[in-house]
Amino acid sequence: MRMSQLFGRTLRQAPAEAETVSHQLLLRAGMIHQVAAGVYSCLPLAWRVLRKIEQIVREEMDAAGGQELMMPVLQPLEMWQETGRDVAFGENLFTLKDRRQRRLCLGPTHEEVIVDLVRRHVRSYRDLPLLLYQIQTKFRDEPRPRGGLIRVREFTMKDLYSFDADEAGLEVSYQKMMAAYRRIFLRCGLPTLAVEADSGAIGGKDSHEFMVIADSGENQVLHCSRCGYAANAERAESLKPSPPPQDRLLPLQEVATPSVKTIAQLAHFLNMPPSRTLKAVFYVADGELVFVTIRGDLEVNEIKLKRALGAMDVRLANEDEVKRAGLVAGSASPVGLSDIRRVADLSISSGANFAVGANKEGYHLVNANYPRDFQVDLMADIALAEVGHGCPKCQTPLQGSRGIEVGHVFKLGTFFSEKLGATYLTAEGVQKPIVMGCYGIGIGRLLAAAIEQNHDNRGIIWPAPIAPYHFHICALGAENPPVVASAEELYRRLQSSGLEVLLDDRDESAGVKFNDADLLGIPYRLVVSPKTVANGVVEIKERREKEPTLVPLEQAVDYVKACLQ
RNA sequence: CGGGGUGUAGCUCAGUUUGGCUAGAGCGCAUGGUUUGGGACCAUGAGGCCCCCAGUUCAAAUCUGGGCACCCCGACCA
Repeated sequence: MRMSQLFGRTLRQAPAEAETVSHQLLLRAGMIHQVAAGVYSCLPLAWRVLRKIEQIVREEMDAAGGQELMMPVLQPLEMWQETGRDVAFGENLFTLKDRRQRRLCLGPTHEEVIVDLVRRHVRSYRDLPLLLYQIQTKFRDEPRPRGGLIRVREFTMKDLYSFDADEAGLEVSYQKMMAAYRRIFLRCGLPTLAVEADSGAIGGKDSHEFMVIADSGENQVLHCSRCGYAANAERAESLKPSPPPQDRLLPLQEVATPSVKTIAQLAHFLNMPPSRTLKAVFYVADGELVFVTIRGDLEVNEIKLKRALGAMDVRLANEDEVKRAGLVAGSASPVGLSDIRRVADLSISSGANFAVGANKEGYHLVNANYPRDFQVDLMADIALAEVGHGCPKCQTPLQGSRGIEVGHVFKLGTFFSEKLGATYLTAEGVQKPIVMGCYGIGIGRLLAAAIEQNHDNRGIIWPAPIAPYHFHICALGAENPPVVASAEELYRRLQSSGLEVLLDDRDESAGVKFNDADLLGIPYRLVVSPKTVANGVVEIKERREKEPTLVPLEQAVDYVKACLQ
C-alpha cells in the first residue's frame, strides 16, 4: 500500500473526547471514526488489524474442533421471552418492530438462536459433543460506552457454544477453550491473566475472564503472587483481617450516641476499631426491601449479594424506601427486627461484642453478639474482597490490578437447553438436556487492549502478528530519482515475496514521515535515502528499538523475511 | 438514571462574564516557490447552520426558556 493512496489521515493532536491511550492513538492514526456514542467506523488500517485478529481466532477455534457458522443479528423477541432474558437484559437490548408490528431485537448474543438451531439437529448422544461458533456483530445498548473501542454498543464478537452430553463432557470442552484462548492471546502478543469471574444470573458454576492488565481497565482484579489465585473483585473471596479478640461475651447494653451516623464516627466515639462494629445497609432486591448486615470494616459486594439472594436485580434502597420501612438510617441493626428480610455477611460471626445501631435515633448498642442477640434469615459471603485481604487459598496478602476483559468463558449448564427443550437420547434411551458452555472474545476490544499494552509516547507498537503491515518503507526525498527508484524497487521485491508493505511515497519531510511511522507502529521501518542509496544499503529499524541496522540492498529481502520468523 | 463538563473551521482552542462593525488564531488543506535524516520556511487562498428550536432586543456566538449531542465520574454492564 502506498501512503499517498491510503484512506485515513494522521492527526498531530488527539481530539478532545479521547482520554484513554488506545482511543487517542486510534484517532490520531486515522484508524477509527466515531459515528455515535459507542459506534465507530473502522478505516482500512484498523480493518486490516481486525481481520488479522479474526483470522487468528478462527484458526484456533477450528484447531480446537470448532465449526464456523453464521447467525442473524435480527432476532424475534419471542425467543428472548421464552428464556426470560428479555427482562434480564432489559434496556441493554436494542428492540424494534417490523412493518407488521412484530417485535424484534438486535442480538446482544446468540444463545437463544443457536439452541433453537441445535435442538432441531441433535437427537442422540452420537451427535455430541458439538462446538459451533461465529464471528458476528453484536448490539448492546450499554448505559455508558467509553474508552473508544473498549466499550461500545455495536461490536464484533467471536462467540462459540459448546454442547455436551454431561458435565464431564462440558469440562473437556471448557478446558479446550481455555487452552485455545491462551494460544489466541499469546499469538496476538498479549499477556493475559485468566481470573475467576462472576457467571451472572444465568451462568453455572464456573466462569473465567481473560484480563489484559492495564491501568485503563474497567475491572478490578485481585491476585495472589504466591499461589496464583486470581479473581475479578466482583467475585473474589478473601480472608478478612481479624478483629481484636474478646475473652468472653459481655452483656448487651444501650449507649447514647448523639449525632453519630457513620461507622467512622461510631468507632471513634466508642474508641474501638471499625472491625468491632456492624453496619447496616439497605437494598431492594427484585422489589423487596432487604436488611443487610456486615462488619463495619468491610463493604458489601452487590454481585455476591445478588447471587446469595437469587435475585435478578439488586440496588441500594433510597431514603424514602428506608423511612417507609420504619428503619433508622445511622442507627439501624438487626437486633429486635423480624418483619423484614435480614441478610448477613459471614464476618458478623468473626469477632464478638460488636457495636450496632439501637434502631432508635441517637442510640447504639454495645456487645451485640450473633446469634445471642439477633437472628438473620440468610448468612452468606457477601463481602467485597479488597487488596491486602488474605488469599483464600494460601493467606498471602492479595494484590490488585486493573484489567480489560478481552475474553470470557462460561459453563452454562442446562439453563438454555431446559428452557428451550434442547435434549438428546443417551445410549440407554433416556432423554436428557444438553449441557452447554459459551465462550466469547471481543475482537475490537482486543485491538484496543493490544494498543493499551503496546505503545510508547510516539505511538502504537503493533505486535507483528496483528500489525496492519509488517514493513514500512520511508522514502526520504520523493523528488530524488535514485531514491524513488530504489524505494519502488524494494517495495516491489518485498511485495512479490508475499510480504505486507506500506510505502511512504508522499512528498513530505523526513520528520513527518518518521513521526507518522512511529505513530502507525508498523513493526519494521525501512529507510531509503540519498545516503543509503549511495552506499547500496537500506536502513532497517524495529519499532521498539532505538538503533537501526544497515543491510546491503541485495540482502534486504532475505534479511526482512528472517525478521518475521 | 444521579453528579460534573463541553458544543465556534477537518483538529486544538480564543471570543460569551459586560449583546455592537465583515467571527479569530495555531495546526491541517489548496496553489506557487524555497527546502529535505525527526512534525521546515515564504507568499497567496479556500474553508463557518458559532449544536438545534423558540423568545427578548434596533441588534444575539454572547441574554432567557426548551431540546439534542458528546465526554468524564458513579449507578449499570448473562
